[in-house]
Amino acid sequence: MTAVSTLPETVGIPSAGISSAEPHVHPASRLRSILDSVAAEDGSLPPLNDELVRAMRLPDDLPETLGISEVAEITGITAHTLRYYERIGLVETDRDAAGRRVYDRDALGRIAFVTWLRLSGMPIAGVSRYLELVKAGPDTQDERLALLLEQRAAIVAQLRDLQGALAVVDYKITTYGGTCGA
Amino acid sequence: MTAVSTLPETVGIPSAGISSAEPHVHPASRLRSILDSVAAEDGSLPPLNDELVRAMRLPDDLPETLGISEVAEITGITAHTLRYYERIGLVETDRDAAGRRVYDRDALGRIAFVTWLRLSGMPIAGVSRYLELVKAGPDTQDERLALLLEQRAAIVAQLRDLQGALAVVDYKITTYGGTCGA
DNA sequence: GGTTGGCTTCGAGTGCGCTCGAAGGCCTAG
DNA sequence: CTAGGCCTTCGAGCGCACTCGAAGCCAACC
Repeated sequence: MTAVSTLPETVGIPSAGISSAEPHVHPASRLRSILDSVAAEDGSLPPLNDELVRAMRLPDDLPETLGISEVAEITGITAHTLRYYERIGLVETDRDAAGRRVYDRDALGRIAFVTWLRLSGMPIAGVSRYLELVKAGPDTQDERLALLLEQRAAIVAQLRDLQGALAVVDYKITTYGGTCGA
Repeated sequence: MTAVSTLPETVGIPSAGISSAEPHVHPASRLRSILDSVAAEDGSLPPLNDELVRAMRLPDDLPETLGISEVAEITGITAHTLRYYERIGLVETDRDAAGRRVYDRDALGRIAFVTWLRLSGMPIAGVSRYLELVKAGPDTQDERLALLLEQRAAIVAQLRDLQGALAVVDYKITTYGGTCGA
């Protein structure tokens, strides 16, 4: 019955190739490869259980805190974008004595969560709204849950659309293969 | 060995809710419901076969030709956007004596194909490129195939990302459900 | 002590994909 | 004959999510 508020938001780092324009290549990321290895277990990332959540945490041999450029390299999100996210209130960071951003594991986890939401197609405004509800305390849980369910529906719709598109593209590919040999 | 060029590009009309910001609702579309019924057969739109392609063609009781506003209603794409697509060379249309756009089934099919590609995340420039290659003739097939394969990889990557996001969101949802009963 | 390099803020710019509005043409109903 | 409505073109505007650059601070190394 305690405030569930923040929960283990250290969930994992997605591919960060948010714009689907590029062929999803980006500076090789350590966390990404961790995620890959988890996904490879059965190929399709089943509903996240605690074990997977734990598996996706940062490895122990990473430094306790990271600078912005390290986070950028790890996550594939540019430093510019990380600062932008902070400016608009999407993430918060501690600062060192010199005023520089300092990221610990929890911060990295929050960035990961935000990135997953963004990757799922949730607009920044939606992510902001969710995070504000979390900050506002436990009596916003209903609304948070509603938001999550809505986003879940959006994800499912996108999956359906993508599967349709995949079918169309595959149809074209196999047709080309059948007629001109590829 | 004839020019494969255009092929049966009458493949179906997707949801047209391209921007994933909205919860994928749009004016109820007749073609969409056809697609839905096809998809419902086994839930996941398997690789398109000829039967499905035929099933997704326009029903026989639609008028032989359509005006732009009818196409807009059917596809869920606004007339403005249809004109925009034409302006940038993405689709071509016939005109009637008064200069108005006239769409037949093939035109609708081409719009559908374009929409599927757009839905798959291919930028407009990529769709343009593909269509130009098709127009350029059969000796561009290698490049077309390469484009399709590249897009296929992008789709698969997106599917992976979406599944990851779905897992994260589901994890959150079930966690909320477990602690505050939803 | 200087210089290098990475960090800071802030505001402005970019690219994409629409989205809209103005100004006018054509057809049909009253 | 006129009004309404749908169509046309064209150019401009918008919203989103970055993306960049300028100007300056601070720490560390030579």
